[in-house]
Amino acid sequence: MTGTSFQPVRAVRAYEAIVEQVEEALGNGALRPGSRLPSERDLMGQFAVSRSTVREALRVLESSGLIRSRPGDPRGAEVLPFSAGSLRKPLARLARVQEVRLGELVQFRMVLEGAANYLAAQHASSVQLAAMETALGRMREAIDAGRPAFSAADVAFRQLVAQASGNMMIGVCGEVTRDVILGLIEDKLLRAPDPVAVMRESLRQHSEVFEAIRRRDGASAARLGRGALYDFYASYVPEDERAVLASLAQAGS
Amino acid sequence: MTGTSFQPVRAVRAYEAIVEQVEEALGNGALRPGSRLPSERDLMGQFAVSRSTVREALRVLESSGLIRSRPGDPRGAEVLPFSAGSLRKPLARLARVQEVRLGELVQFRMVLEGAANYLAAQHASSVQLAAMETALGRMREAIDAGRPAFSAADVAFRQLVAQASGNMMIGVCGEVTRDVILGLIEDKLLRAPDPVAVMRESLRQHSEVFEAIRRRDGASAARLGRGALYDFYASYVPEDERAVLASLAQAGS
DNA sequence: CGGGCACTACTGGTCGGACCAGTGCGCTAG
DNA sequence: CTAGCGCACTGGTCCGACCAGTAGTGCCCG
Repeated sequence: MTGTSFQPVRAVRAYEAIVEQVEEALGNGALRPGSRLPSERDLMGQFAVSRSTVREALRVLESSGLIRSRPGDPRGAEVLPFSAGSLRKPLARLARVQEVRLGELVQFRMVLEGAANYLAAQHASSVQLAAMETALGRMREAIDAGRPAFSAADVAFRQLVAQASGNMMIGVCGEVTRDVILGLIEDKLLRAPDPVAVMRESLRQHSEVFEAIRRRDGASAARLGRGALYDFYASYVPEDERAVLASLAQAGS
Repeated sequence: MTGTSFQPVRAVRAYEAIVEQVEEALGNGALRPGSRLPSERDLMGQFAVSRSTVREALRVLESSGLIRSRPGDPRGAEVLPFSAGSLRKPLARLARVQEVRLGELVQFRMVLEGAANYLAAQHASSVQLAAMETALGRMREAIDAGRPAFSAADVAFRQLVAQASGNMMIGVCGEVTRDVILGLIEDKLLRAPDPVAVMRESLRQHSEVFEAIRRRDGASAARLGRGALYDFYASYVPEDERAVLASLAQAGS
């Protein structure tokens, strides 16, 4: 009979068990951001292991962005608030080795941002709409201040939209993907022709998206958002992948 | 003048420098998947540090999914192939944070799976379509074998769709989100009424999705996929969030 | 009495050496 | 030529030590 199915046992190393215990405490709220871990010498007592083992566990937790430890601080390692940065590193690594193609990332972002725009059109409150309008104004002013300033204003607008969508997952994933894409093409971006014209066009498209959101037209907001991304990134995507993105940009979906 | 802008110096710890060197070698191809790292005792010589330091670096690399070391293997730690699985842990952590509500996760998954279905309808090859049909048949057989078997067949079908979509990011994020959602409601899922009826209904909806993909009707495939998720999860979502999901399920978007 | 400063008791970072269970490879015996 | 054994070496863990640095204490001086 196949009744009792045995689980494959994995030899769990001591430091892994510590990592799991801490992650568990962190997941169920027993350990909150801002609180402190005991010192390494305390922990080696609590876990009944050597300091080397405790330290290996702490290094893993630190590399995951869960804690931070500074030498000399008698209060122990600090539990950090969650940050999207922990997603960025592995994603950037995948993209760098071309395990994930640029076209794929752009497509992913079109999906996410389209959805964010759609949801924002449905749920944005009046104060959120007002904030978006202000951000749009900031973008207009930032055109004269050069690309870095404009880019910052652009991010601010997008964050407002993501916030208004009411879905943090979409916002965070989109943000991370954006950073990775920019990292892949930043060199080419620097010698783009006529940056002012690009910024003006970008502003115009953002305005269109905003108008669609304001009149609660989710479908248009989604399509316009995807289209804007396509226009901006298409020239950096290999030609044979472009058609796929173009059809997604105009899709009713 | 603002000419020379100083970079904030971060006191880099020895093990961090090692991690960076290895990541660098891994990024520029000097270290390829399948190759081996020198033994820890060799590395402590090459980097001129103690074994503890080498080991802390290796633990970080291992927790990032870049290498794997087994005790006793004289060939040293193995360099792993890059896998999207390295996104799973941080993404799951993000989803487990308190501020992410169940409704948000379901919504996120509706967006992702809708997009996957849409893209699969556009790009699925004939062999991929055949594979989906086979998987659908497996689901039908699995109904009698109980929920675990059915669930496995269900996952297999979804993976085929994700693969056909040509976008790994969408597939991985959807998969991870699925796991997190199931983790949140698994207790309630166990005492669901009439599981056979639920499985039959699920199978019917999958068939509809498949038919839409086969006739290249992306919009329908997306909508059907979202609808199926809504039907399955709605009862577990707080009532006041349900309307939001319902409107997304039926959206033309 | 208040504020600045040295002191101290810790912290984390690194080192070196030690032991153990386990692995893979080469050598040997059949 | 092969089957099996032994050995050299692996990673996992432990111990004890030293160093530079921090934060809080309490003293001393103004």
